[in-house]
Amino acid sequence: MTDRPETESNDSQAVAALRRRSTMTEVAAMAGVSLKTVSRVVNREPGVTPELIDKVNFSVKKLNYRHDVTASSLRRLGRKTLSIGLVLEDVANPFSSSLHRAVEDVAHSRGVVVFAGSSDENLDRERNLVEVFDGRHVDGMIMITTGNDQSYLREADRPATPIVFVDRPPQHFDADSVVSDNEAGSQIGVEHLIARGHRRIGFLGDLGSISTARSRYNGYVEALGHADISIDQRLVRRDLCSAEEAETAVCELLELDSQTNPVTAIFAAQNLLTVGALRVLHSSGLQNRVALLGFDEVLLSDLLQPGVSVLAQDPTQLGRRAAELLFARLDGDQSPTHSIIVPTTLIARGSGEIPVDHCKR
Amino acid sequence: MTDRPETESNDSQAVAALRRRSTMTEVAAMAGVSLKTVSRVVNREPGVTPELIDKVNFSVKKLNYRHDVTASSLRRLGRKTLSIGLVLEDVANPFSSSLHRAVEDVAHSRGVVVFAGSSDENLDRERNLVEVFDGRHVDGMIMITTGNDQSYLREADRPATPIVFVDRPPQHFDADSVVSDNEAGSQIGVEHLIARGHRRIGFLGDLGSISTARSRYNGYVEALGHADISIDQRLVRRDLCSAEEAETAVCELLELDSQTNPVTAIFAAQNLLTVGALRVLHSSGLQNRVALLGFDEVLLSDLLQPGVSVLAQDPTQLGRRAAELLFARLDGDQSPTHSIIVPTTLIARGSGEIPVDHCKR
DNA sequence: CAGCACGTTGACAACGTTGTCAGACACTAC
DNA sequence: GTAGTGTCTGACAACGTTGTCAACGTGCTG
Repeated sequence: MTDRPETESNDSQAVAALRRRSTMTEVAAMAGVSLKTVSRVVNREPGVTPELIDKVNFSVKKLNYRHDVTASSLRRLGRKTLSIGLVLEDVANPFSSSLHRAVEDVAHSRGVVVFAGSSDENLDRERNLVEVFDGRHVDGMIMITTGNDQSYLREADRPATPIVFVDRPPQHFDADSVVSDNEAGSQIGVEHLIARGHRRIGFLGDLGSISTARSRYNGYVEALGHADISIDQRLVRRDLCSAEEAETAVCELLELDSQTNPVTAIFAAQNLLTVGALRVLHSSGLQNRVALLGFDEVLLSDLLQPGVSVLAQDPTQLGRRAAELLFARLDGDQSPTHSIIVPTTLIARGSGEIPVDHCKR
Repeated sequence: MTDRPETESNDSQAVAALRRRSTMTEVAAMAGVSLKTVSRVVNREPGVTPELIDKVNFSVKKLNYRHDVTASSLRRLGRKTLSIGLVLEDVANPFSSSLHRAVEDVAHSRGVVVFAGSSDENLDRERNLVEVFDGRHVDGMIMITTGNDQSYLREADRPATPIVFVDRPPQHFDADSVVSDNEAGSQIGVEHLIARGHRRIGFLGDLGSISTARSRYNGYVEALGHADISIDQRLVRRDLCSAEEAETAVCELLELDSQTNPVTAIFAAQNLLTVGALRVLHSSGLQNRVALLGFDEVLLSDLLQPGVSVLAQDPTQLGRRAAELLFARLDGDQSPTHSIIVPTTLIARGSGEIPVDHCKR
């Protein structure tokens, strides 16, 4: 980057390359004080004469001095780096990215930066991200964890970085968590369908290794149980990883006993699965003949005909609360582990309110 | 965090707190070699006896030594921190977050971590993010810039960190960029509408300060010009910042000369504006009476009735190319500035293909 | 067998900052 | 006038690592 070709602006980059950023030592020399005094002024430590503060600040401006957080955190007590790590399932997933934004906002207000990474529901990637973040001395981490055993976080080699779990609670590891009201939400959703007369309700679920997927299934089971509807395992499709897999599953569900005792409603326990179900229902013209209720919001779902009823989660709330918990720990809060549950909201838009007697096909 | 209450697992966190991470010095002591030799082994520098390498590696494992990237980069020549900064408009925006993911993938494959931040189209926030990233010695930055003057990046106090601009080219600042084919894409889109007989085509545009918004407007003007359609400024609604503002604008457009010479098509030059237009058209039942073409993809747009025709951008491609350019610079590429243009794709789904004679209302 | 080159190792300073502590100085109290 | 107290300042080591260079041992050449 040192000497690019000779256009005017490239030239200016070359100059920039030669330009070393100035250090406290240089500021000290210019202000005629010691290095330590500059440090004190820069860190706003008390007990420096106003006159010296002015001198130092003048030199700081003159030399365009920038504080070096990296070097500073090396010696600083407690090694605070003013950075946190965020392990998401996928930074591009709307749920994850809304949560990310909420975390960013809280962190930003405290001058803390956020490293974000995608685990892709892959435990190795998750562990790798944790290692990378540890290696950079993040002050804490917030994670949407994969798999069902977080005890590896307790390994001997890990620093004592606090971790807050969000969306999914940790297992075999004690730490703060902020999760949606998965089981109760699902139960309410399925009861909503039952109240419209549905008794043949298909279930679409994410990977069984994900605890939220299990909770949502439990809610489904619970609701059916309360209504004395026995569970037909043929209606239960779990371990679906993508919209495509959901499409196939829905096609199969719709075939099932279609003459005698067809499926009249579908509960999709994750947003991608809802999308898959929507595609099949719309392409086969059944969108007004089969009820559909989704867990988690789906973009534009209000514009579809019928609108898509969902149990909306609140990713912003989840992220904000998680970040607040983490910063409380960083500020020294030593109270017992918190488990915060954020309620879900049933949003009726039409698809979940189709009564069973509209379902003749 | 040092001594939490006395449940079993809290205890283990307490132990973790006492546990200092081991250093090279400790590894050296245990292996009976010098600090420098450990450094050589850890960094895979050549010229260490296999026997010593084994000894060191053994101690590294035994003590669970973790390399400290922060301290390492302090002394290391060139100060590489293996981190890059990413300035987005909003990490939660689908376009930004897809781009983010693509950058992450390239960075991850090189062992580099990504700081991401949201500027909210606010120049102060953007400058603040740049400052923060600079203060952490990121090796480089990728940014979706706000405003129309990036010359501040050339200021005397900035280090020579390479920057790659994505989505929007820089102004008054020479640097690599990767942008969509905004003007040509828009022109193709508007011509697509003209080919269906439309001559009264409304334009919805983002903030005029955003260069892509201007380019897309230019494409609109160009297409109308080629078809000898004069521009009616009443049909042009720019500086719209949200779906809500777009809704208002569309309502007004639909009122315009509605008896004599109504608007028959709308070109929405940004995804949120497309969403706003969709809401109005669907709620007023005009979705099959007014053609609509959007710039940038909108989720689930294929399921709507009619499907939403768009000029799709490729945020993954944009992010990937930008990251590759940045890493090439970091690897020492000193060739002149690159300006990469990524093509857009017209996806016809129905809304953009409504012919003008279906537009009686 | 001296002289040299080479390959390997370690002592030490350095990166930019903060923690510790002692010194300088002014002031008060006896 | 001396001791004691307090405030402000700076010298120095330290954080965990890498760059530099000198020292060492070995094997080869003349």
